[in-house]
Amino acid sequence: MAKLRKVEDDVLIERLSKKFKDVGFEGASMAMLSDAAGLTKSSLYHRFPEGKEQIAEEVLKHTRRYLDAEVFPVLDGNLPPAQKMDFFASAMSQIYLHGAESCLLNMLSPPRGQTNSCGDAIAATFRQLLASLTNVAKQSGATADAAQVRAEQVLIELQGALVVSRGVADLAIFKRMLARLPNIILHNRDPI
Amino acid sequence: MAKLRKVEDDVLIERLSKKFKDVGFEGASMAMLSDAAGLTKSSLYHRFPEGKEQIAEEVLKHTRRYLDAEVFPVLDGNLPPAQKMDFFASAMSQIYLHGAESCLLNMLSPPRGQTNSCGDAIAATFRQLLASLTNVAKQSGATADAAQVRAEQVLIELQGALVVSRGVADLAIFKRMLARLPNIILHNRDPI
DNA sequence: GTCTATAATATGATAGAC
DNA sequence: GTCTATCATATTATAGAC
Repeated sequence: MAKLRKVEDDVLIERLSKKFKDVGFEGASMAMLSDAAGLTKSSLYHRFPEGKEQIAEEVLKHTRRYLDAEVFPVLDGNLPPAQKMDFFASAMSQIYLHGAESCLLNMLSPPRGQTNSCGDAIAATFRQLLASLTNVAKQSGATADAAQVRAEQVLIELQGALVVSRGVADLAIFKRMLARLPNIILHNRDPI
Repeated sequence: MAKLRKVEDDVLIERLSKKFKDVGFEGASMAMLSDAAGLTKSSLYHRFPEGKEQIAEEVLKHTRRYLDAEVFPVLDGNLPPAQKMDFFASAMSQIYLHGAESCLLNMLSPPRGQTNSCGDAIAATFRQLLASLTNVAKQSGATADAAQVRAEQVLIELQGALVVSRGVADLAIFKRMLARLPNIILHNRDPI
């Protein structure tokens, strides 16, 4: 039988995830991550022998599992588009704590020019989000090209709102973005 | 008379700025910044006695001076709104190298919960951008509330497009965002 | 599985020669 | 103003006791 775990896997991942969201990959040291986890550095290395990069990978996998289990099935399911997008906006508001928490996919992105295992997982998750949102837009009547642009705009506004609302320390900006989010997919008028 | 400078101030700031844009504040060590600058660490400390934070501040000031000299006068000037926004989109495309370079205001943002001298400069610059863009939207016929939302959306889409196009390594996403940018200010329809 | 102790390296920062 | 040399600290990582 396995030895007693002071901190359960899920709790551990949540705590590490929070730290990464706050300070980013480069900003998080093993000492900070240990503190956040409630374990010593050595214990952290025992759970993640390859260190910080492995922690980042596991944290990303955890996020991906959540999306695969709770979000993509709804977007890819049989609900009317409007209900799908209301659910999506609500889920994003929860995930990002109404704009108070940064996006892991952004905070763990490798520097420009570089590429690592996190970069691949991040790209794959962004692409799945784009694909599922594109399908909702098509379901909502958009042409293939328009659907892609609408999906891109949703992801862009989510990420951008997190950056801007952090930059000016104003969560209302994120809230106003969320309000227009469903309509981007459901009824995005083309430029004049 | 002053001693000979191996690297001119403007060139130095440009090089340091590039490094910060690539790897962020936490990701940039004094050693990396020295390498990028083409000077030793000691020389860098001579030019910036307070170290990395001072470098970040100076780099932000340099960006702000550019905006004050080249961008805000146009947005706040007497051109028709459409011309202002065409100029703005073009300027943003240049600044961000068509989506290949991250935003300094984002990459130098302090971690959530923290606040430093950079955070204040970043917030101030974001707010001035919002103010000037809001006025262009008003000039274009928007109500005060609508104008504010349009300005926010422009900043959000700029920042978000940089994040997403980096995440999926696709500059076309930034380009498509730029194409719809002017119209957000000029003719942003309200949600249904 | 967790911990203390420790080693090797990287980093921020300074002193002093040229 | 730039450089080499140096130092204190922080960081990554491992060894070994419990």
